Amino acid sequence: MKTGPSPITSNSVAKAAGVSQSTVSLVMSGKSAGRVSDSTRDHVMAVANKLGYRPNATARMLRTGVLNILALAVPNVKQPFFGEIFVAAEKAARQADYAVVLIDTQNDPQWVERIIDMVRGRMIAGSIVYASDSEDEPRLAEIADRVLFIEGQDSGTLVDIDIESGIEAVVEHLAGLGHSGIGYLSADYPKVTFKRRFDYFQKKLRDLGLDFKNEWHSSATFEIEASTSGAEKLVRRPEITAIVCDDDLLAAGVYRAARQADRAIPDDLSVVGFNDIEFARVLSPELTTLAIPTERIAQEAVHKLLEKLEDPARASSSYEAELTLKIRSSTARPAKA
Amino acid sequence: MKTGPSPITSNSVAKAAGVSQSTVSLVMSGKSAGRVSDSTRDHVMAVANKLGYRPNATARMLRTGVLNILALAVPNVKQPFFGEIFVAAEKAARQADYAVVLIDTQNDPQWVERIIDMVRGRMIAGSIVYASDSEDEPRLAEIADRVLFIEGQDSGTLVDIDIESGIEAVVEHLAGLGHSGIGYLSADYPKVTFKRRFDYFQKKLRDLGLDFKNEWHSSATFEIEASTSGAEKLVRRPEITAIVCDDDLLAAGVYRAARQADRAIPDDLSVVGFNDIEFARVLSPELTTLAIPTERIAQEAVHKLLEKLEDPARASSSYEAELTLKIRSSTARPAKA
DNA sequence: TCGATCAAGTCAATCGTATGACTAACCATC
DNA sequence: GATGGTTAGTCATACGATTGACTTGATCGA
Repeated sequence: MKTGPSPITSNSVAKAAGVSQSTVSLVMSGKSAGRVSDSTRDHVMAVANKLGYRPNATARMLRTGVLNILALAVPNVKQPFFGEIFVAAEKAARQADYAVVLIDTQNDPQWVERIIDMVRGRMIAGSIVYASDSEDEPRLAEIADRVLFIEGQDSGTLVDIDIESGIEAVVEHLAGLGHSGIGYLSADYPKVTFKRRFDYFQKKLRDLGLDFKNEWHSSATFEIEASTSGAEKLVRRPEITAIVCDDDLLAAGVYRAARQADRAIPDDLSVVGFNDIEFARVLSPELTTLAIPTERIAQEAVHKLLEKLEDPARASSSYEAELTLKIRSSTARPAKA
Repeated sequence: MKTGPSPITSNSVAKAAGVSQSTVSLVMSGKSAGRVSDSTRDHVMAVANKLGYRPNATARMLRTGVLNILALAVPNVKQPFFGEIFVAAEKAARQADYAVVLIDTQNDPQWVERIIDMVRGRMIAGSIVYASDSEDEPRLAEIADRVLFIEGQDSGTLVDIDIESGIEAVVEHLAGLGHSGIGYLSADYPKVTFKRRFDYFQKKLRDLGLDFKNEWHSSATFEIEASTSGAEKLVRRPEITAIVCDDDLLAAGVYRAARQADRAIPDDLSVVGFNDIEFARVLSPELTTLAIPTERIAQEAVHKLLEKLEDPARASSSYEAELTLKIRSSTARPAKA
């Protein structure tokens, strides 16, 4: 079928260098200390380089049991936020000499099965799962020691976000400005993380003695049309003077709906987003939003997953990220009626 | 070191099913026709499923020479456009039972070396490279028959975009509206594709007998601040009544700069983007832009790469995508001075 | 009833690397 | 000059699936 030009193996290198295959292997895997002299090592290296030799990753895996590939499952790659997560995770993985297979869970209904298959088939060493559905986690139980959840719900969540404090800061900010009618636009996905956000929001309102009505709550998916229409019912209510969104993209829908309803931001309506993607500063006025330390999260996730894979027993400590409220121009005192 | 709970191999399945290991392999790889009876096959399948057996991908690869993983290299994963490309490519790959390793070339200066290493180490079967720098392609020459370029420059570009017609449509649209001072905001990356865009733009202006001055050209990277300041020098010139951008994200910079300079879009200034990411309709007014058939491109790329890997000799026909001008609200007749 | 044919399986070599067990050479020590 | 220790390397097996060559038992035609 396919006859590659020249399969360069440790054997060909050995022959070319006049040593045994074992020696080549020893040198290439860096385990030459005490077994190969420096001069031989250098010589083998030189020959290997000249020939363009790369150890066959699968053959190595077959022997060692570990292929240096990780999976990263995120809800939606198209969202810049997850692009950022990927970039940071990939960088951390790369430094540990791992490659990353990205999986878009919204785009692939079978993603849980695929990850399980890949783990069982030893194609990936393990997987990071960002913001799983509540139903997904039990299904991943059978490979639990090879999975790390970010913002998950169970004990496998070694990397989490302090949503509560973040949401509190948002509500305090708005209440401090004098808002009392604060609406909420939820992301319409069955993710644990979104549920938590809204729960803490309500809790904080209660703590502050602020009212909240069911009609002040709406939800939408991230498509622009959907978020716009999801926002409409909130924007139409004059008693709502501020809206908190599960995501910056939803805030964009609020902006559109507000425009159509002739409510100016921030004079007639304050808006707060979530994630602080670059896009938040593209909106006009620039969006007040909760920033997540994306890079740190992704790094921690990779490191902790690799630790866990190394030694499933050692209970790794978990990391909880703090959110930062970025106050920009989309929030202001409510206009007095 | 790591002692997994139970390494389920074709051997364990064979033992449990009371057949030979070969038979299990035959059944699992679907090559059972004429060699295994239906009843045996079903039985083996059942046992395999009960045990949760997955063939070890690396062992298979070692024998067959092919690991079903592809790489996809794109300039910037954070850009939604490339997220879309990935999602579509991943889907096409998945249907052929391939996984996709994503590589962000801006984030990894060594990406060419990494791809070469992965190919030589047989970790990936091949790679799709979107919008490479002119310098990158020669370096990839040594694995040319395992690489497929999208919007590249050399003969490995089996998937391309008809930039010329697209840009022509843009210029015709603006000229038709009565614009004669048309500025251009380039993406500040040494990609072949961006160079082409600007070249065709100038060519079309000449064809139509329209003037173009060097001062009407500016460039910027995609960060919002950068694109804003890149746009400023164009926006400040009153003789410019329309601006064409290399990317929708750059258009966002133009919007911001225009706001600061008090030029209303589209009344004082028309703006055209490129790519038609969802975000184009979030901008206010909605952005007129050139749409790329993202999904089709990604599909074609995957299919053609797999074909090429299957048989490097067979010269596959190439596919050239057509752009569609989406006329929205950011373009209008210029205000008469 | 004998060989030929065929279906249904099994055998065993192989892919390329890693690594524990082994060896050979050299040196120092008593 | 035998013993022990160190250094530098080689040998040979194992990892798990694939696959061409082979075996076995049954069926069939003449």
